Order: sequence, then C-alpha cells, then structure tokens
Amino acid sequence: MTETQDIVVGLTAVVLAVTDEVPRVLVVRRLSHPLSTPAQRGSESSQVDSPDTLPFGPFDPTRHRTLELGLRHWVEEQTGLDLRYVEQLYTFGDQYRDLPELQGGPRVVSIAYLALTHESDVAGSGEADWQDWYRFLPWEDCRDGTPKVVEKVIRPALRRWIRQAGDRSQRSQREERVSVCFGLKAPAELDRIRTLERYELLYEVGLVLEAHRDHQQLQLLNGSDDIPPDPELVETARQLSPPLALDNRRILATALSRIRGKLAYRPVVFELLPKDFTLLQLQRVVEALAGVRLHKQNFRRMLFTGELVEPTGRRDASGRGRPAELYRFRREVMRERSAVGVGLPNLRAAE
Amino acid sequence: MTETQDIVVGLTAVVLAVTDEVPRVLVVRRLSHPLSTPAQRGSESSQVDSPDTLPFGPFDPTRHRTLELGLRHWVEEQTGLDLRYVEQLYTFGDQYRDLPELQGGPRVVSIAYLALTHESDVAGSGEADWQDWYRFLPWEDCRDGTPKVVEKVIRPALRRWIRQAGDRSQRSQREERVSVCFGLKAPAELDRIRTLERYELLYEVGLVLEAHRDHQQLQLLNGSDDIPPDPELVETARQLSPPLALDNRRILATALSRIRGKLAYRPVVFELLPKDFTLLQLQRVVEALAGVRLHKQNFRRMLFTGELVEPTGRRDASGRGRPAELYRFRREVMRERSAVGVGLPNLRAAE
DNA sequence: AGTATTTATGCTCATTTCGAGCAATATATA
DNA sequence: TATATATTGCTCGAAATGAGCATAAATACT
Repeated sequence: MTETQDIVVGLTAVVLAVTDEVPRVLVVRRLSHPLSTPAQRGSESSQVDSPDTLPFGPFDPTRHRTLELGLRHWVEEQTGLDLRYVEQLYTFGDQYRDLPELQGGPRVVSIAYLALTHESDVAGSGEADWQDWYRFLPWEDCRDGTPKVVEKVIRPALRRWIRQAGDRSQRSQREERVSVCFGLKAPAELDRIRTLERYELLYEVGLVLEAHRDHQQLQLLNGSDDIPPDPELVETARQLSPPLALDNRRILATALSRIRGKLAYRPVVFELLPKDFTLLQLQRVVEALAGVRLHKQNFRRMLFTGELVEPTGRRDASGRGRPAELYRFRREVMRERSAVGVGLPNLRAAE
Repeated sequence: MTETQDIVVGLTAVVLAVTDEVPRVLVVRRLSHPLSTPAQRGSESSQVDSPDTLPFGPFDPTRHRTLELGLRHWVEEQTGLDLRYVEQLYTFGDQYRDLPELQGGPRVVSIAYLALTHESDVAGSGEADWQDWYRFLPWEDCRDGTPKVVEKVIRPALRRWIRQAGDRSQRSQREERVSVCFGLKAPAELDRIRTLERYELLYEVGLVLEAHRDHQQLQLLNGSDDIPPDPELVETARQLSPPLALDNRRILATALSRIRGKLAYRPVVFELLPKDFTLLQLQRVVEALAGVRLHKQNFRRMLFTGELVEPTGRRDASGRGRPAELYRFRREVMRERSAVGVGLPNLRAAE
C-alpha cells in the first residue's frame, strides 16, 4: 500500500418519481466508470455488461459552492434534469467499495442524495433512463401481500444459510437476524422500516450480485487462492434482481428506508405529485413508497382531520368511475403542526 | 481562485453522555486548527480566545478502513475515549465553512458522527472536557417551561429583526419563520424536533456568534468594504451562548435534532444508561434529551405495555424517598416489534 | 334504456392509545 | 413522629385507530 492515497469526494443521486403507482429511479447506463482513466477503461472490458449506475460525479470545490449544488450540476449534466426537492442521505466511505480504488486509484467517499421529482423526459450526456425502483429491491414491494420472491427464493435461501452455520451460537444468531428482517414463523408483512437491514442481510448471505462481485475483486487484490462462489447462489441472486454498479443498491435501500421513515412525519409525498391531485392518486403514491396497501376511508379521514389537503373545487375528468374531487396540499399545516405527514398504519397484525 | 483545490475529508464527533440530568458533550480546547500549517498558526493569533471544538481529525484512507474507524481513532487519540454506539449524522461541505480554506487552504468536507456513552474520565492529546450541551443551545432546554433566554433575549431580538424587514413580503416571511420556530402568539412549548431549523434562524438573524465571525471573514476575503456588524446584536449573541469553533454549533444542533427524533422509535436511550437503572433515571435521561418534562405514570405505563424493560429484582439503595426497583432493557423487544422507542408525548396543548 | 362496474364519499362502531389526575405506599431525614 | 421524597397502582374521558357498511355518481356494456 502506498504512503499516501488520494481522496475523491463523489456525489451520487437517487432521483425518484412515482408514475402510475410505480416508483421509478433515474439510472444512467455508462460505458465506463466516471473516475477511471483511459488506461483503466481498457482493462475494464472484463466486465461484460456495464450495469446501471445512479447519476454520479466527483465533487469539485472550485466549481461547486456547496455539495448540493455539485450534485445538481452532475444530475443536470448527465440527465438534463433540473431538480427541486433534494436532501442528503448518507456518506459512504468504506475501503474497496469502489472499482478504481481496487485498481490502485483514489479512495472514493460518496455522498448520496435523495431527490424527489415528477417523471419527465430525460436527456444528457449519459443514457439516462427511468427504472422501476422495485426491480432492484423486489422483496420490498408488499402491496399485493408478501412478494412471491420472498416465499419462493429468499426464504429458502435464508433457511439454507441458517443450516450452513458453523456452530450453535452462529446458527441462533442467523436465525434471529432472518427472523427480524423477513419473519420466520408468521407470514407477517415485512417491517417497512428495516429496508436497509434487509439489504445488508441479503448482501451477507450472497443474494445480491454485488456481494459476489466484491468478494471476487477482494480475492483478486489479496492474491489469495480463489474460493469460487457457490454458482447456485449466484444464479439465484441473478434471478432475484438485476446488477447495479458499485454500492448503488445499498444507496437505493438507504433512500427507500429514509423516505418510508419520513412519509409519516414530513409532507414529502407532495413533492412527487402534481399541484392538484385526487385523493386516490395521493394514496397510490403513498402506497407505492410504503410498499403496502392502505384502507381508503381511513386514509381520507386522516387527511381531513389532519387538515393536510383542501379541495380546489374542480374535479378529475379522466378515470372510469365517479369523478374525484381535486385537492391540493395545504402548506399552512406546516406551521400549524409540528409533525406533518401521512401517518402510516401500524399493521397491528404484524406484531 | 486557483484552478484546482485540494479536498480534505474531516471527521467530527459529537460525543454525548447524560449525567445527573445534564446532557454533556465532549469538547477539546485546541491551540490551533487541526489542519492549519505552522505558518498559518502564527497568523491565527488574531483569534483572542480559541473556542471549544468538537473532537476532529482528517480522514486518512491509508490508515482508516472505514470512515467510522477513522472517527474512533481520532476520538481515542484526542480524548482517550473508546466509543461504543456511533452513528453518522450528516456531511457538511459548504464553501468557507472552515478557517484554513479562508486562508487559501483546502476545502474541508466534514462528516459528523454522533456517539453515545457514559461520562467518564478523559485524557488525550487535546484538553478534552465535558460541557453542558445546553450551554451551547440554551433555547432548547424547556424542562422548566420555555427558557428565560427565549422570552428575554431571543424573542425581542426576533421581533426587531421582523421590524427591520425591507418590504411587506419579506416581513411576512420573517414572521412566519419566527412563528414556526419559536411561536409568536401562544407561549407554546417549542417544537422539539425543529432544533436545526431554530439554529438556522438564529444564525441568519445573527444571534449566534459564528454568524458574525463568518460574515467578517467573508468580507475580509472579498475585500469588500466592511459593513460592521451591529455591536448590540453581537453582544446579545455573546450573552446567549459561548463561542464554538467552525460550524460546530450547527453540528450540535443536527445531533440534538437527530437524537430527539430517534428517541421515539429506536432504543437509543439505553446506550446512555448503565445496565441496570431505575425508571426515574431512565425518565430523567429522556427528559434531558427531549428537553421537556414527562408525566411519570404515563411514562411508566408506556414502558410496561411496550415491554421495554424488565425488573432485575434488586432495588436502588441510594436516593431519599422510597427505594426504586432496578430494571434493565429488554433487548428482545427489538425483534418482537419494529419501532422500539420511548415515544414522546404529543403535547396536544401546543397545537 | 338498463345493468354491471368502477370509483368516490359519508358514516358507524368497537378497540386501543393517550393525557391527566387521584390515591396509596415505602423510605430517609429532621 | 412528622415531613418530604419517591415509587407504585388505578381510573376516566378524549382522541386516534382499524375495520366495515352503505350510498352516490360516473362509465362501459348489452
């Protein structure tokens, strides 16, 4: 290892929009890593398919007065999008979480941001594209009950993992973690807030592709004799969800965790909706984010007693059934009450 | 401005302990900025008193495998403390938020962490010291009702600030912000969760010393003719709270915001308590953090119905009144329920 | 035109949670 | 022994929550 190592501060964006009940995230298909040198680019041909990447760029203190401005700059450049609501998520800096570093490059400290917008046409230097968020985290969408992949793929693999434990104490530790994240006995709904915890379990178990990729890279670096990954497990991971670059899936999980937590006490949903909306539209967006279905009448009651919305007087023409009244967000609540949000149900059954 | 500018990634720690109902934070009295060169140190003599600083050190990728390990390293070195619970708070990277940068040095991107411990003897390279958290944010402690400084100092200054607004719209904007942060009409309790918002208002108004310091530094840098700060305002700020280095008060406010928010849904309090504790001890720690008094019987009911604690069978000998039973945290709840916390009251009266 | 379907909306009811307070008990200290 | 300080047990009404019934207003189909 060298005496000194450069640091690059990277900025990564999770740009989220919800259209037609589908939460979508903006990804860029890159030809190479944004930080790699031309020399490295050649050697990167070993990577057959270049996986989707979140919009990303290095923070340049000479050009960016603040971190957030830097992020907006890169998203603008790569996707043509001018963001509105932006919030910082988390900063990732673990060793070897980035490819160029594995090739002797700088250590990349990535600051991840979450942006909320409406879906719109994208253009820009990268091939930007909206992708279904739950394609990358399919186990998180419980709107139609516990997803099939959980029953058919994840839980069996987790049971196998528990059986493979070395000793008794490791076994019970594994049992506990699985039980907390996915529920072992009761077919309970997944706990909406433990998104990140679930991702980390799946990574450790090897049910996401990047776990194997990172493992291989590390072995290559250490020059240790390669312990080949369980090919069956890799295949399972491949079927479960498509590959994502770097630690981007972890960042996605962090973002989902954050927005699910925030839904209940901050009026973030409205950033994802047009100025005027029907109550069902609002409910669908909340459901898409929370990953669960809600009771319609109670949801509406909550909105009214909380005075979160006000009628515009107009009605929605499209749609099949009885036309719905159009509402708008009552911004005033934010000064009237402290915690303003759409308060998700407790799902008592899950306890 | 130069073509390229170096980046330094800094790690800053808010180390918190609660003893005798007083939340205390670990500060280091430094002789100079940790990143300044010897040459700069000389020129720094203009700063008469070196204000308290949070434990801080540059992240070194050759020595630190992860950001958190880097933080632990620096805290160990500067205060002799071996931390247990540590969580990342936020990353700050605005231009000119750091002194050396103002003197042509690198841009410092600081990653702030929150650590929870018990108070203990400190040693280390810096002169580490425990300081009452609320000394630096005196307007946040509402345990004995709205603090006097809010009535006597802050609200009058805010009213003056509103009056000084340029036009009608700015005036009403200012009124709204003040109303949200400190309440204008009703002498309502302060909204516990808006700690950061309140700090940012006070910074803008000039009621914290660093606002004037930053302003002066920026003027010096721009070479613009100095608009001298309102000396009365500076004096008010000085009386309100002692100086803190860099943007450390903002970091403290962020930490307080985070822990207040987290109290209700994660069992973080127990990190601040000994293994066995009385229910009153527990309540006092929660109150110290939340900054409000709680209803004793309801607090206990909440603990029992939530099965958060279990009796040890032993009792607390010290204390004046009837000896209290000793309890311990029931770790099992964390797998039984999703959101585990001490659920703060809603203070319905404030609405 | 008439019927089925879809969606919106109004209302009830039992259960749980929450805020606030009364009362009794147990110990230390003056 | 009186008093102050704490712990502990219990009640009661208000509000929030979960689940469901019933009705209204539009479209699609026959």
